[in-house]
Amino acid sequence: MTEDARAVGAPTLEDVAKAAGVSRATVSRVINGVRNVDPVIQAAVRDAVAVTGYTPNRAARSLVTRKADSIALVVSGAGDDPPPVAATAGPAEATGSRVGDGRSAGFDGGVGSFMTDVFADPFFGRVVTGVVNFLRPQGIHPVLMFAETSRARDEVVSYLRQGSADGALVVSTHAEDPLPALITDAGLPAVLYARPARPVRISYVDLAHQDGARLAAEHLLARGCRRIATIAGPLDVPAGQDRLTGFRDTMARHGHPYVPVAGGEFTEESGAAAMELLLAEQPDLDGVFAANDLMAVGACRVLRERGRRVPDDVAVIGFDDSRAAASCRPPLTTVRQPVEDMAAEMSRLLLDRLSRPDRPVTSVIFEPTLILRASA
Amino acid sequence: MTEDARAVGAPTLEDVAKAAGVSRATVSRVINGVRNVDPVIQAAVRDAVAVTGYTPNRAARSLVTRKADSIALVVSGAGDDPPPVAATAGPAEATGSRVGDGRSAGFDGGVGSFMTDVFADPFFGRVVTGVVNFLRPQGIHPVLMFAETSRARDEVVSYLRQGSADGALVVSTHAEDPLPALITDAGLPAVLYARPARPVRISYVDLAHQDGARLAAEHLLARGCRRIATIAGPLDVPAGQDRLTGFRDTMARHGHPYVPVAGGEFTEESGAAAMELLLAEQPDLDGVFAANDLMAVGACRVLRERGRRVPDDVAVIGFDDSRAAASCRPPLTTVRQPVEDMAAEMSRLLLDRLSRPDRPVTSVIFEPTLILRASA
DNA sequence: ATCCTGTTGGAGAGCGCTCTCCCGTCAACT
DNA sequence: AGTTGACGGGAGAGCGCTCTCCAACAGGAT
Repeated sequence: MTEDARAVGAPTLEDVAKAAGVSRATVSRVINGVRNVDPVIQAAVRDAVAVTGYTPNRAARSLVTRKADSIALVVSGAGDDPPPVAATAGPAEATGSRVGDGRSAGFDGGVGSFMTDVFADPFFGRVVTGVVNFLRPQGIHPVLMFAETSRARDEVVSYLRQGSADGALVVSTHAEDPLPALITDAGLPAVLYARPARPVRISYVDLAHQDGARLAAEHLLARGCRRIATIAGPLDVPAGQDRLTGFRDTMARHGHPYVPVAGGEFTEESGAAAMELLLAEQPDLDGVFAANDLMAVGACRVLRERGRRVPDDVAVIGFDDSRAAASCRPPLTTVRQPVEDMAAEMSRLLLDRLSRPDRPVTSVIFEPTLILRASA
Repeated sequence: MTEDARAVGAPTLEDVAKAAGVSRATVSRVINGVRNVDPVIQAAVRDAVAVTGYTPNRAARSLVTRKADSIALVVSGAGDDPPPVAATAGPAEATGSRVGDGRSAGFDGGVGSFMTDVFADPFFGRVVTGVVNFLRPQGIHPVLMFAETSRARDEVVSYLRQGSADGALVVSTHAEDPLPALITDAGLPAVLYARPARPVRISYVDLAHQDGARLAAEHLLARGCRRIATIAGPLDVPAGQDRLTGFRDTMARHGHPYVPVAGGEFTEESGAAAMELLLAEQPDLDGVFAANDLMAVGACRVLRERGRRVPDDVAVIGFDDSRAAASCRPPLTTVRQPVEDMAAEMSRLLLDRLSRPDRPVTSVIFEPTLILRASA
């Protein structure tokens, strides 16, 4: 009776060992493919595994291997939340009194506009695709976390410190994101998408944004455009800054020291608004470089509404080569950012780091390419 | 030396106990808030925790509590992959010989078009938002999984069986998805978004799609539209079917036994194509109900291109109240599906089920509401 | 024959935690 | 005073796994 009661649960290594007539250690060896095991015994073990329907228990394995075989995919924002209640907390308080499993009640979570915004940008889906495609073959599935408030950031750190995940892939939506520093300060492994605004000793993957902008400028010039403007992204994020700088520099080098600029926020709406501004300033412009595809789409819409044909009257180049670029009309000529590849590389860097923690921190910069479609 | 070597790792309960001068059990009690503990000792323990920087080890806790404190968020597709090598495998083979941790090499993962498609639909981001907003306050973070091939489905089941997650939230993109049945067959807890095409004993949340369609029909009729057509979604998924049925029934009840129908695939492109078809069949139509917002947006575009004003010449109603509905021009009148709330409810159902597995399987049906904007 | 070396299986000690016992203490009853 | 029970703390037994030892035994070289 007592025996049977225990047998109710999932089969364990012990059960398999008994069924196969070998020791627990041997079964473990067969399953993990470590050391030589007699082929006959190996077959017996595999049979026993099949018969019992055994599945290794992840928690038990993690406990001894000290790895979770899991990584966190963190979408991080700047986060401006109310200051802590006790502004002048003592050192004991600051040392890290957050304990338990984070099941504390009363965490509201907000209206979720941060998450909604994140998913509205096609960029994030590409990152997930790249990460999952790389990680899945290794049997690893990302844990999705959002870190838009300081509380949420603490939870991310806490989650990693508990060993719930072995490391983090961090995608920041804002510059000045404090999360990367928090993570490295805690000595936890992580890789970022995009170079942090403030230098941190941490791996990242990034794109040579300036080169991409150069490609765009050269193409517009080669096409014969002479009255060229640009719609910039937010300048507090390196990508936005670099794309503008790269574009301006190239234009200057080709004898166009002045380029009209309107600022956008990487959204279609802001791109449309920026286009209106540019048209007002220079009604006869014949070329536009938008710092991302969404803004380019907005720009195209406004151009069409104002009676300009794209590309006949105005050539438009976007950036990213997102899905929108291919599906909008006319299809967008754009600078390709291989997000999926970059996300996969980010995962690779993290896994590398996990298997050899002594290795130096390395980053990888990808080169953009120009994708020619109809808009320019 | 040996002592120091052990002390290198993260502090354990034992360390905290030593620092506080109590037993391991007492520290555990304080941390988990179980049973009464003398306030003085409690304070001592909390101090010790702060001093040592203790964080509970998740794996160790999971091992004994037998729960992972984690749930899987699975995006599942129909999945048509090559049949298994041995079509007539023996029973031993079928019993479940998949073992190990899934780290088997050679899993290609495909081009990831499935994932790309998933994220292209704004629906998924809303689900994630709802799930995360509900789960995060409980200290739970979803593990993101895709199950578009039979191999991936096996991995999901295997993942749950290993105890890596306590249950699954399943969002199917196709009807006839075999995953729900696989999960329930394995006796694993799960909750679906949307009623499965084939009945399965499993909880789900869903929308009263027919009621939503009725709302749309009644509004178009009340508005004075008399030549009304509809763009249906895929009819193999219940949502698509129900929206069409509900619309037709209501129209019939109001004296419109025939309603022109064009089929779409819930994408903007397919909505546009369907609109072309409808215009060809009935050039003077004055009202259109599209089974989702994306198709409505495509329809609006075509109508505009064909010289019809929305809503003056043709009233258009969408479905879902996705972000696109509010941001397109004109803003779309639409039937709201409270995806975030539904996703949160789905999470609640799962957590309920986990805490009381004996409870009967329950589902929740949400009522849609009509959101009035400019398009109808 | 003896020794060495290489190979393969088993025994058993944990990993860090929870939780059931059990025991000592003290207040409130007979 | 004796008994009862509630309460709060400690001891220790695992949870299911990995991995280090160690033992057993094979096959050569001496």
